[in-house]
Amino acid sequence: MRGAQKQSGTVQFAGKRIPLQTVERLSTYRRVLEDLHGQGIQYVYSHQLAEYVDVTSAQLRRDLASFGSFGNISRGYNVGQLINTLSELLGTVTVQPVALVGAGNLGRTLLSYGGFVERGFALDLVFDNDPSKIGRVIAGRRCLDIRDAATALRDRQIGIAILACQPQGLQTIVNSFAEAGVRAFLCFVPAILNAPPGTFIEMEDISAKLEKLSFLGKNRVNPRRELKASGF
Amino acid sequence: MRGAQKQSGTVQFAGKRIPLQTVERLSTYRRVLEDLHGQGIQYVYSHQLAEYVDVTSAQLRRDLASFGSFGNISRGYNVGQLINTLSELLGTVTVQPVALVGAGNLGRTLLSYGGFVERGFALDLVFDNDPSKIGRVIAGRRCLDIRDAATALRDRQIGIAILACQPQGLQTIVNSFAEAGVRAFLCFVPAILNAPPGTFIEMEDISAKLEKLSFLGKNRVNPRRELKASGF
DNA sequence: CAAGTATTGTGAATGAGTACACAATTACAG
DNA sequence: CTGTAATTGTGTACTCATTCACAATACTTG
Repeated sequence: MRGAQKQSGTVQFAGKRIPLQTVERLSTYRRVLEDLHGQGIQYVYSHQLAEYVDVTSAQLRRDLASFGSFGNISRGYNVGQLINTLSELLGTVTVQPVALVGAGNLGRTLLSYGGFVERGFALDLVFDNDPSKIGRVIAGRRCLDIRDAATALRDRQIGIAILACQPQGLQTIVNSFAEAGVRAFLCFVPAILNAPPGTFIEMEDISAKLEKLSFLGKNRVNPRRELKASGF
Repeated sequence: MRGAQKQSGTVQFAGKRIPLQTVERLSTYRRVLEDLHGQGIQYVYSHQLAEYVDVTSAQLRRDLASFGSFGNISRGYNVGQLINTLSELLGTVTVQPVALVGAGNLGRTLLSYGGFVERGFALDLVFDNDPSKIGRVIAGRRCLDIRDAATALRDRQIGIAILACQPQGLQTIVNSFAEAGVRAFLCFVPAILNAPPGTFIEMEDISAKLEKLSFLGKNRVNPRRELKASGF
C-alpha cells in the first residue's frame, strides 16, 4: 500500500528540471490571458500579468523563460501568441478525449459541465460497473461497462482518466487503465492508491481541503509575500 | 484585481511558522489513521504510517513534532489518540457548519455527498440568487436567498463557505461573507478573486488540474523521492 | 538489573523554489 | 542619430522545506 500524494517534484522538459508548481501556474496564466484576449488587449507586461495572478513579476518571467524566450523586451508579451504557446505546452491545442470512471452524482455533474471543452478536454468515455447504468445515455454519452474499458481506451488513445467511483477495486482499475495507455489520473476518491510506473495520480480530496480551511480559519496565515495595498 | 492563488505560505501556530503543506499532510495522516483504527490497530510507528502516506518517516515525525510531542518513544504513536489530536488541530472534533453558494449541478452534488459529515463538516446553509431555487428544499436543506446571507451566516457562526456558483458578482459575495465572519472559502469557480484581509481562498480549478495532467502525460515526471520497490 | 534494540524528536546539512537586482536590449522622443 | 526610459531574461542570494543522522529515551530480554 502506497499513497499517491501531492508529490511536488519536477518535470523534465528539454533537459531542464521544471517545478510542478510552475506547470500549475501556467494554467492560471493562460486563463487570465484568455480574459485579456477577450478584452482585445494585445500586449501585456510581466508585472501586469503578475499582478492579476498574484505572483511576483520575476516569478512569472522565470516561469515563462524556463520554456523559451517569448517576450518582446520592450512591448512585453503578445497575448494571443502567449496563449498559443501555453496551449501547446499544456497540450490543449486540440481537444483531447478524457475517460470518466463512475456515473454517479459527481460523474454526472462533471459530464454536464460545459467548461471543459473550451479548456481543451472532452469527457468522451464513461464507464461504470452498475448494470443499471451500463448502456444508458448520460448527458449525451453512452455509459460503458468498466470491464470493456481496455479496448475502448486503446481505440480512442485516451491519456487521461477521471476517477469518480467507489473506492472498492479502484487500484485494479487504475492498473488496467495504465496498462491500456492512460498516463494520468485525476482522482476524487479518498483512497490510498499506488501510481503504476510511468503514470501520475492527482488526488482531489475535498474534505481534506475543508480540513485545511478549518485549520486556517483558526490560525493566522502568513502570506508568502507581503500583500501590497490592492488596487481592486 | 488580484488572484487568489495557491499561496504556499506558512501558518503561525504557537509561535512557530508551520508550512501549509504540513497542514495538508495532517489530513492525509488522519485519514489513514482512521483506516488503521478501523482495523483495530492501536499503535503505529512513524516509518509505517509514512510508508502508507508516501512521505519519509522524518517528514512525518517533523510534521507531528511541530505541534507537540505525541509519540511514545518505543511504542510509536497511539492511533486513537493521534486521531483525536489531529482532529483538534484541524478543528473537526465537532461537526462544523459550512455554507454553500450555488445550488446548481455541482452544488447539489456536494449537498448529496454523505462523506462530509464523517470528516467533520455539514453543509447546512445553501444560498442561491435564482428565484426558482430560493425556498425549494434541496437534499434536505432549504435554499435561501443569497441577499439574506449575512444574518444567516452570523446566526450560525459560519466560518467556511464553498463557492459553486456563477462568476458574476462573486467578489461582492465574498466580501459580504467575509464581513459576516466567514474566514475561509473553497472556490470551484474559475474566477480571479481578491481575498479580503484575514480570509483565505482555496481555488479549485478542475480544468487546471487536467491541464497539468495533460502536460505531465507528455513529459517525464521526476518524483521528489526515488520510489523504493513497492510491496504493494 | 544490566545490556541490547529500536524509536522519537531535533540540530545540522542539503535541496528546492522564489525574489532580488542588473546587464542587455528595444522602443521612442527630441 | 543620440539620449532616455522601461522591459526581458538571468546570475545570484535568500528563504523555505525536506532529509540526514544522532542523542536521548523507553521498552524488552536474558
